[in-house]
Amino acid sequence: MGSAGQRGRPRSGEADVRLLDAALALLLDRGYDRFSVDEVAAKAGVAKTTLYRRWPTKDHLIVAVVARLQDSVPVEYSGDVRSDLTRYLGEIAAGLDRMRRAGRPATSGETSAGLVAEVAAAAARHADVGAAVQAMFHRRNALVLALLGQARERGELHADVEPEVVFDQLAGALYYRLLITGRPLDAAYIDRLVGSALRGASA
Amino acid sequence: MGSAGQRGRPRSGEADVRLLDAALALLLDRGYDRFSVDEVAAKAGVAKTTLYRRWPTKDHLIVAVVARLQDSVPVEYSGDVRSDLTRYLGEIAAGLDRMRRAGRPATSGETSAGLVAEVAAAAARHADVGAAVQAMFHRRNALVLALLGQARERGELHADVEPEVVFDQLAGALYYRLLITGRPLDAAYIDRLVGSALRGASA
DNA sequence: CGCTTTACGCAACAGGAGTAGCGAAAATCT
DNA sequence: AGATTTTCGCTACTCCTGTTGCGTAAAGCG
Repeated sequence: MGSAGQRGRPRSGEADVRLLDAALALLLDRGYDRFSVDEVAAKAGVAKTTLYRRWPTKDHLIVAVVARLQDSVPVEYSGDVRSDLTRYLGEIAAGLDRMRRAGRPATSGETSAGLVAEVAAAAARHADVGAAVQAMFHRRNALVLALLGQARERGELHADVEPEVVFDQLAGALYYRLLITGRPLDAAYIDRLVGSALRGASA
Repeated sequence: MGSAGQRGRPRSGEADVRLLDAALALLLDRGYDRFSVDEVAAKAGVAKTTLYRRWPTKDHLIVAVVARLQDSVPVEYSGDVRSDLTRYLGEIAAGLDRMRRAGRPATSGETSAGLVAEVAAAAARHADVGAAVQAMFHRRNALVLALLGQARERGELHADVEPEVVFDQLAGALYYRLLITGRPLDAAYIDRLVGSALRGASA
């Protein structure tokens, strides 16, 4: 009766959720580095080989967990580009802070950005993970790109503005600041950033 | 006769260079993933413990190698902000491409950005590496920040331009594009990026 | 019902990161 | 010279990632 089923024994859907749940839980209180694949399998009550059949690498597993966290990010339009951008970048920054706290167990509020950097590294290491990460960011950012395009057609932005480039500037500045310079990503900075991108530097 | 020497047997300076040289060589033709600390020590003809006394982690070693590559990047002023920025960002992009080729051995011209992502991840994993990476980027970018400040004082840029924010936008866009979206970092993109940052998005 | 295919659990393994313990070497201090 | 301190080389070890092989379970196919 199987509609278009494959041949052999089907994958245990329960194993999938138990593994992802266990992985998320361990990630949250161990942090990335003390996160062990063996332990995930043990905590999920599943053989390690079963885990590796689904995610061939620790990197793949981590990205899958993060991707599940990233789903469902609502964006609302208010009509004013500046306030829309400010709010959206604020949400990104808050999400980064959530991941920051996930990346480092508890005490070391220091360096920041653990998970974001690990995801970027995983994307660089495996082509398929890279594609998944690209898709994840693409989904997440599509609405903002559309927002920029609409504002341009409304005449609120220059006619020759390229939404993609403007968005690279904004998001890039956030990640650069988070990963490289390590300076704070607070509301004041986001205001300055949006202001700078909208106004332009030239006199 | 030792002027202000420490107490015991001094570190072998020769070991330092032989290790760094071996590490660089292996990094260049193995790529980051197939890069093994054991192998570095073997190729340098040095005990593994001697290596770990200098760099307590593979991450530390990698960053030390990359930092040595990054030294001595000359920047020239022409007086015109646009062309100066374009040239400097072009140099960054070229450097990234060098690291890209270093990160991946040869055939897989695909995903890109290996080393950059690894360095960012290493910075996030260890506080001391993070400080070193920050310092490395700070040194590297100081001249450009000064350039922006001078252009502002010349009146070529808005009086309330914040060089730090503008630079975040420019550099951040490059790294974001390299690490996340994976789209090409060619001269045409750099022109569009500089143009967008200088002009501003608002109509 | 038997055959085939795929997933599962288990156990053993290869390889790399990082650590620990030991004797010997190279420096300084008294 | 002798004592002290630190490095060096070596070996052995632990922990983790990822793989392999095998017997068994769960599905579809004839």
